[in-house]
Amino acid sequence: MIDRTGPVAPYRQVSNEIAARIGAGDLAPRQRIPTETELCKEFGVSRGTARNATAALRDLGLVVTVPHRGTFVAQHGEQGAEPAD
Amino acid sequence: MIDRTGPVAPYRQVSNEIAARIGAGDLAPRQRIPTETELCKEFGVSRGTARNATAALRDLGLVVTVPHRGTFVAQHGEQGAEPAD
DNA sequence: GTGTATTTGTTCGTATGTATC
DNA sequence: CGATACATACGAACAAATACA
Repeated sequence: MIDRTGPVAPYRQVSNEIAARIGAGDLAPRQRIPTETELCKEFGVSRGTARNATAALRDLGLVVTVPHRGTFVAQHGEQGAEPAD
Repeated sequence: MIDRTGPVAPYRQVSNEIAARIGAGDLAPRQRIPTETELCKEFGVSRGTARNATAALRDLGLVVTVPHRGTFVAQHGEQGAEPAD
């Protein structure tokens, strides 16, 4: 869960957590990160907040979102790459 | 963009601009006006301000908002009308 | 080809906290 | 204090593309 008493916005806490997993190799390149709905359940946030979190990761170039497929860990700073399969 | 130095509130500037487009026929009856998000981008305002602007247009009877569909130019002073399609 | 489930995209409704004038 | 603005958040509904049986 997230901390709603601190100064860090919920969507930031979610994106930070996912970024940490990527950094730790818990989520490998080309691997799909949790779906928006899964993030909702896992962190107890709304879908809008989950979307904000993935958008933040996208801004960082850490992930690439493929419409109707999912959001995947970028490989070495790839923004417009192809998860291909 | 809008003028933040003058006496006219930003939401008023936005609603005035949209009203002008309607008056000029740039936005025709039954046509959808820019979404709240689009107004945010176009005028550089927050969504709350965009909402205030569309609410002002609604008060004037110039537009009709359909939940989850959009906000449409009213036909000849219709407030509770149906964009139908 | 059809139907269903999954997943992201989009849009409006609403509320809260903070800041400015 | 009130009006306005902004960022963030939650909720709800529908659209569209994809995947699979």
